[in-house]
Amino acid sequence: MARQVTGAARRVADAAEVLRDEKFNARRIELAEAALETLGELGFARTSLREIAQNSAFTHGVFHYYFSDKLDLICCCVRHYKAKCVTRYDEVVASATSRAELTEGFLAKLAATLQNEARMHRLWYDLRSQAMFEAAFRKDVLEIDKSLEAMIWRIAFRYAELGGNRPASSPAALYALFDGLFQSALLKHLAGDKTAIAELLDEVRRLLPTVC
Amino acid sequence: MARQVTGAARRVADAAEVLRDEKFNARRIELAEAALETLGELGFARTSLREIAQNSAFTHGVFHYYFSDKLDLICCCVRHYKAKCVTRYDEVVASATSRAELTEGFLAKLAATLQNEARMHRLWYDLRSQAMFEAAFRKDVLEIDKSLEAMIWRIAFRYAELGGNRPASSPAALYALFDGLFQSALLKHLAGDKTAIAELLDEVRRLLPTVC
DNA sequence: ATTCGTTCTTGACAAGTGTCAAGATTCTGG
DNA sequence: CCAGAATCTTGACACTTGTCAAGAACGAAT
Repeated sequence: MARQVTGAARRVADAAEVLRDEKFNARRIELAEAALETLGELGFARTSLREIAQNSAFTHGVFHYYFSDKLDLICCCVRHYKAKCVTRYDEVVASATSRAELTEGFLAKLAATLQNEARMHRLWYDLRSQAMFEAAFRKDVLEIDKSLEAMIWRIAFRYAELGGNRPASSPAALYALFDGLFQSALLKHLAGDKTAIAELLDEVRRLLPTVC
Repeated sequence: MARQVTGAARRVADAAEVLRDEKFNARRIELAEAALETLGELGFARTSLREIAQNSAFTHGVFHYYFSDKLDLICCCVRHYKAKCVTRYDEVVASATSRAELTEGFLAKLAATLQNEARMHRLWYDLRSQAMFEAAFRKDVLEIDKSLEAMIWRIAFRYAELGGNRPASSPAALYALFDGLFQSALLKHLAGDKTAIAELLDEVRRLLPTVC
């Protein structure tokens, strides 16, 4: 009986701890989301914890309470953001019933992303570059890169499938291609090039049938 | 006659000024070269003028004397470095007399670059990302990107030519593809992945005949 | 050799940085 | 309602940052 009681007590305690952890984690994500605003605006190099705090509803101490240090915060930010990213095209892939439909859905989302989420994406490229210097970023960045590659692969595979064949290139090459094009278009777009988005769409439209 | 004298004096003065300018510029490049050491080691975000000075034979004041500010210095650095970069494959392109020869020459240089100049290239990717935030970098970065695209195009065009046809993709797409692959391989290489270089070479070897 | 302009050194300044700790506040279980 | 834990605020710390100015060292032309 004593065992049962302790068992039950343990279970209650565990449940409480899990709840606390969940709450803790939810708060971390709230903070990360606030931090992303400033990071997307200024970039990694120019963003300080105080700046993040001032542009948010939180004080700078809270960030130190929830994150062991600056790198911890930023890792959490990028992980959280890209978790949403990698599902961006899933609905299009799932619902498309023809190559044309998939193409148009993909291109539309691509254009919208470039238009509306330029700041978040430049942050991603920033952090991926930082990972080349800062070992603490590498694990997360490599993981995210992999899942982005998989995302592109799902699109390409479905596109090929809808034409009754298989993609002509490897997942790595396809990701490199689209990522490179996107990165270049993003830079041009941010530099004020009004034709950057349209040119990207043209290029992708031309490319899809030849690589998939 | 008075006109001739002033004309001659003007010419002498001009020559002196040109000489001073050349000397001034040579010094700037010396300093930029020293700065590149530290920048390649630490990245843009973590590099300060003092750190640069300490890792070099110069004092931090000299940098302020030759550069109007930090951005000016770093612009000069990246411009100087990439000026050398864009000619890297020219000799291979000029001397190759067959597709196999061009392929092997290209791959060898690619591997050597990744192996020996990883630090400089991660700096390039870092600064290209910074350009998405910092307008002052954009002009130089876009220009360099263009010349790198042209460099890749020269290789691809020659490769196609040696097979008696034309590249199958646009310059932009080819650059995006190779740049994306290189960037990914660089990150993996820096993360300690011993197979990253070999995998890049395999991928490129496979790709060349299909895209050119 | 003296003078003058160029080049460089040194030290200082104000602003901003990450980090932390002491205490205020809020929440929660008993 | 209350004690103790969790959460948050505030202010301080040691340090680094870019910038600059005063003057030293140097070189070349007179």
